[in-house]
Amino acid sequence: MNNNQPARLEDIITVSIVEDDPIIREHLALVLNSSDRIRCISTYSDAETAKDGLLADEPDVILLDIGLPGVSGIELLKSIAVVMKNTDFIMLTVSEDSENVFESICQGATGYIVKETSPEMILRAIKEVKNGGSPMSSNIARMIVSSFRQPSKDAILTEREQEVLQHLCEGGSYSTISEKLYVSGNTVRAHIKSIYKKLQVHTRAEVVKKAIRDGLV
Amino acid sequence: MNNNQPARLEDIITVSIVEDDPIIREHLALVLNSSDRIRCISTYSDAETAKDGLLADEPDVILLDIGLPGVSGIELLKSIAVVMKNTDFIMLTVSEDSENVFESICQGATGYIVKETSPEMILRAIKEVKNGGSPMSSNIARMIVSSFRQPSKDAILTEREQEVLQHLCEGGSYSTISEKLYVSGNTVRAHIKSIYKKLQVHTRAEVVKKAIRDGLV
DNA sequence: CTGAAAATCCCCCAAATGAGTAATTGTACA
DNA sequence: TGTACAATTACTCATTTGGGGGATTTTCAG
Repeated sequence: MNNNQPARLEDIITVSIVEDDPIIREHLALVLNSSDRIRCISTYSDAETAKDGLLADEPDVILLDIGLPGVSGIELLKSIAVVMKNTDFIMLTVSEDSENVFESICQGATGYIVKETSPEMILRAIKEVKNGGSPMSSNIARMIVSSFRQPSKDAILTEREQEVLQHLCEGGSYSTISEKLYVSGNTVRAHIKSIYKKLQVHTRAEVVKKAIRDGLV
Repeated sequence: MNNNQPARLEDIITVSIVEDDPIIREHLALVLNSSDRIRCISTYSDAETAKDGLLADEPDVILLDIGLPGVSGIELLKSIAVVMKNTDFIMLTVSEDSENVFESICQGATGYIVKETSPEMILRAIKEVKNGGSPMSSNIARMIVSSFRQPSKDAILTEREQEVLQHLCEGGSYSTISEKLYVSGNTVRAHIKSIYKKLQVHTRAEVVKKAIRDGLV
């Protein structure tokens, strides 16, 4: 502590860290405790032991490494986020990989910061999270924003296929889609077959899932 | 200009402003031009006249007020965002109203800042946008993040139904699901029928879409 | 103990689906 | 000019799906 005037108890934000790299873990803990508003109450090096600990600790915020060996951070998040209603999760990551960003957010992460983030920013992120914000880099925000829009992805689908895919995700059948696009049902079938082939799926359910997850729609 | 060393032409970010309040509009223009990396090339006070002008100006970035009288900023955005592929849109707003945030983002806005934002932050936002980021306050980011895991309101699926839903979203068929859950295919069918009824859907595609969008999985 | 809800199972049947194969047209590109 | 591919249409055929019933156990709160 580098401060002689500790904050009031109710103002202190308790934080737990789950990070396998001991160097980073200890460094983070030091950074956190350098602020009198924040207190690192526990650290874990793997998801298995972290799970029970975190449920008992009930920290205000959990800094959770995505790339944990064994059970990943996202899986841990998935298993405890639903029950820990009063805890905010900030994911730690090395890269701004879109795959993980969406997965985490869908599972309940609130913030998303890269490990190289400066100490000041990390402290800020924690405060922001408790203040109702979602700290994240401008680039990550853009990924999310982009997902709200249509195309973008490396979908090698043709325009027509895109249209069909759209309707597919709306739950349209061969016949309804063919009516909307003014083509025969057989044509729609052909397009769907092509889409399945390109996206490597075999059913409606799979195609919808993939389309949504990959931001194709 | 308060700088004697202008940046190289290709580095300059051209910006247009659409804002009805003359005070704010002129102030923004001044702020923008205080940076040698940014140049405000045009300003508009209403959506109608702005539309044609912006298409001709082809600015790199457009600062667009949401609350324009008459045709709103969002409507203007809607009508020109699709054609102006090389332009980024930053919405200006007084309040962080969630309604508008989503509407704007869905229509193609990249950034979102409140009008009280400091001059430095506005300049930064513009640079970030051209740098592939999505500048926005932490609070706005949270709104967006939250939308990914919607309040799964009335979806009161039983545990078993949840499991079935999970497999449904993985593209499982009656038979494969029944194998995984060690029950008969008929049971799976019964559960699925129940799920469809509760979620008000009738096909695999719809159920997957709803499950993912509502964060049920 | 009792009743409601959940979970399990079964049957029938029409419609939809996925996969395979094939043909025609038009356009872009080398 | 010929190849490549998108878009269109068509045809089979085995399976899956969705909707309609109804029945039996298990579970759990009151």
